Amino acid sequence: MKTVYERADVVPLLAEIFRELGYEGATLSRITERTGIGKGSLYHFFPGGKEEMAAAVLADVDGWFERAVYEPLRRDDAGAAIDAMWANVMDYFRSGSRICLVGAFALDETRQRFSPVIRDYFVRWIEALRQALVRAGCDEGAALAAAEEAVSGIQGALVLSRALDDKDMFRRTLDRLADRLAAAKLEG
Amino acid sequence: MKTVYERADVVPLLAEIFRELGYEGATLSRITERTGIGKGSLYHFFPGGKEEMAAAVLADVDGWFERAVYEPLRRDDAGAAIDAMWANVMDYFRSGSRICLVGAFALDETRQRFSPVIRDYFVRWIEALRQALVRAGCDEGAALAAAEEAVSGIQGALVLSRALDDKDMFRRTLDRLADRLAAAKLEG
DNA sequence: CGTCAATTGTACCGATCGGTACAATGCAAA
DNA sequence: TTTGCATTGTACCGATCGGTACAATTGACG
Repeated sequence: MKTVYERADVVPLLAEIFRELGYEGATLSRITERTGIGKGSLYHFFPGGKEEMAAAVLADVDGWFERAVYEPLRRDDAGAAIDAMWANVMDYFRSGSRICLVGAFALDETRQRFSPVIRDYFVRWIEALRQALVRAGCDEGAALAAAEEAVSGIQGALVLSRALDDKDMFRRTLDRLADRLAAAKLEG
Repeated sequence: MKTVYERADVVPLLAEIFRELGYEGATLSRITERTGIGKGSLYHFFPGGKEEMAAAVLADVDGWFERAVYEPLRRDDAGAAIDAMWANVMDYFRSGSRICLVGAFALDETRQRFSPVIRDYFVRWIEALRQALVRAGCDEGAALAAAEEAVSGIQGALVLSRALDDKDMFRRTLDRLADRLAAAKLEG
């Protein structure tokens, strides 16, 4: 028996491992152990080793948010795109039981390896949300502050709901953040 | 030349290293390298090895917050204690350039080693802040929500300001959180 | 069927991991 | 000054680290 993968199949598996163990904690042996994928395959798909694996995972995550969240925020009806963002975020992070890999990498020295990608992920998120708010009639200055508050709030909810092991607090916090954003949209 | 330490001198040095490198990233060799403290001393003070070092650091952090933040929130004038909390948080986290070790440990599998301590740190923070808000005349239900929002917001600000490498965004976010808390105190 | 590149399992590498053993050194009290 | 214990530096341990080499196997295509 010999399962045959391609690179695109491997990336989501790696993502889950990096999420749970962090960059340093995700050792090659734990990766092969949890995925059943041998070193031969891994280094075939990612000749750059662990660093390339993590980079591929980050690019995959970034691409998903770009397609599912940022683009709609920039392009579609502002109200609908913002509603979709909250729904997508709730699903993607599995009500707080799944963490944000980009946020996690930002906290320790791993940041130094990937700082441009990490920064860009958040800059584009905030900017796309800000644009949507402005399109919805929000004041320019208030829009930036509200966008920062929402994105920052999501990261905080992830940390706290995980620390408390409380999915419901994640849902509550996201609901509150959504209300705040809706209020900012109107006041502006 | 042979510098002589005692356990209490070592803990803050370890704290900074765990903060920067995370639990897995903080290897014994990097610890000795950055602190200049040899393995002999480390295992003399912490016979339980790396895990005991991290536990000691967590206990130290927890103790600091208990004394400087939680107790005043429970005991002193509510308004003054809340003001002091924001000032202390801003200082302690060095305007966002220093992360919250407890929050960082909550994100990856390190959480499993220390989950009671991690949970307790946040539970007590939220509860102490909630009590202060209630004493300030805030409605019971609104007080819990406002306390959660503040503590969660701080964690988010740490993640985001570090990802963006932007101290000023940390200050801005904390100012906004403080305003929100002041508003909640009045409305109730 | 045979061909051939893509994929995979296995054995192996030097370096580093967390941890231990113990002798040498420092400091305080007698 | 001598004793005694806390503290420290060094050498060492087996296990695991990330990474490499390469032969065996696979599936797609002629």
